[in-house]
Amino acid sequence: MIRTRFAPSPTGYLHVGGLRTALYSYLFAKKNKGKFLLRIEDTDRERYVADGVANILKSLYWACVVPDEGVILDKEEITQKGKNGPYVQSQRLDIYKEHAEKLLADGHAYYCFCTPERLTQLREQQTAKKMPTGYDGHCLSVNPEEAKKRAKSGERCVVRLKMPKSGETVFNDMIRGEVRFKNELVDDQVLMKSDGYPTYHFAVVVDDHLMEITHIIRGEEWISSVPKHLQIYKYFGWEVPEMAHLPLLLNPDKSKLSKRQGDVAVEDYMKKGYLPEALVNFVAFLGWNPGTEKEMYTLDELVADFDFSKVGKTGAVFNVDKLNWFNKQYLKNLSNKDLVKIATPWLAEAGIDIDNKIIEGAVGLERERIEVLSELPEAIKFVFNLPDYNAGLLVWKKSTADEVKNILPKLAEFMNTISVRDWNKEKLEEKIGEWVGQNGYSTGSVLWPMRAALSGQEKSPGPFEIAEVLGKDAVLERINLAIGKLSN
RNA sequence: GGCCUCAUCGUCUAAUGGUUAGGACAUAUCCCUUUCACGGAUAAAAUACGGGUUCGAUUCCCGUUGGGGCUACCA
Repeated sequence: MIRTRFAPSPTGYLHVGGLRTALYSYLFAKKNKGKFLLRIEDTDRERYVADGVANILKSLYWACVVPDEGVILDKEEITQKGKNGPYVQSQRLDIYKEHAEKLLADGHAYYCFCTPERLTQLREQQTAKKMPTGYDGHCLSVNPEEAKKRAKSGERCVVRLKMPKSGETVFNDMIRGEVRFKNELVDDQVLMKSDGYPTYHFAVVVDDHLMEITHIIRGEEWISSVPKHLQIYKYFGWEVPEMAHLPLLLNPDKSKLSKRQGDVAVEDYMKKGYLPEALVNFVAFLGWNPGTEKEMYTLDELVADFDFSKVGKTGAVFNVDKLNWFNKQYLKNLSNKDLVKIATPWLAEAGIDIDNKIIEGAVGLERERIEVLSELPEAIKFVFNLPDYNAGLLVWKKSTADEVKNILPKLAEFMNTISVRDWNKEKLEEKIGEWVGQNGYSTGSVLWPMRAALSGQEKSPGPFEIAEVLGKDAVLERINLAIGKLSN
């Protein structure tokens, strides 16, 4: 049974790159009828953010990358326990300690009493000499029994991995193929910090093994620490999971996607009014594609078609234009009712009454004109409050003020004869079209002022659509207002 | 600096020895049209460079260049 996991560190928010990693892990597990688990890697107490976990979970739920049953999550609480849970590293300290002691007893790890100052100095010296940096094995010479005593007595120390100084570590990455490292260049990694917490490198191995993870899917930034991890697996005699290191997401200038150059947090996109389906679809295609020309994908369709053999090796620029396009596609497919529902937070915040009887019609007018939901309130404002405008707006570029003055009152008169029963955009278009023809007017000379009078804007939806949404009374009122403006 | 890694239009990518190198986003033009948006059409736009291997290289090998990652008691 395939088991994958997503293991975020609660340092504040879910990065879009993290979303993609979680998504691929989820897709792969789902596709193979396996399990997708979540683990919280909160071993860095200095960077710990109080509601970091809740934030990340919120983003994951929003994106619908929901965990399977048997996972540690229940709503936004970490309550359930999976195999060898809980999957929160700060709650597993005894487990790491126990495993570190085993390594120590077997001579595969050693206590290190070096001060941070000494380590910094060492690194500086190595850098100055243009030597590879790394621990010099200074504490390797301390007698293990004595070291144990010193550690027990409370002397400040860490536990280091005893890395072989010869040979090679070779492994097969699902995306990159064979990768090999010379052992001599691999550092004696700190396994247990002096505060009693494990480092990432130690915890990840212990936990992945205990959680029976079969496939490790994570970002490329981890690939160079794989040899350390493999050595730990070897010392414990554990089976090594398959690994897939995903290419990074990049800024437009090809550097690693950073906050400096745009939004990187999933919640940023949430707040701007991107639909989760759009973000997921877009992010899934950053580094993967089905090999066909289909590019609109639901989560279920992604599950069906996802395959690591089609995941690329190159970093992908996070291209917001393309994301906007995806968002528009999904926006277009929403019913007016659903659009009101999901846009409610933005509408309410802008003071728009979502219970207004024409709200659905109003959002329908702008649905194909906006890219993100946060643009919606501004876009539909004219429906509820006619903006102030100059009479000049009513004159079509190919027409004249006199012509408008002549036509508009007649149009109002004619529209007044149209019954409320026929007040829909199709009938209005038909009837007004006939009227325009009969009177020998040009279409633009009638429709432009009509639209301008109804919207008060240079750019807007078409006049018949607006008229339908507004209703007969409001339409006549707005046209009469325009006539008033012209006579001044 | 060392180690690892990557390289097709501006961007996301398809094509794993034989294609006029395909699609999408973005851009431009045109059509539709009262404006905007939608929709439709068209255009411009790529195999980083240099060597091999081969009848033939985007594709395989080597090198160069360039990018990225790692090089913490952070993940």
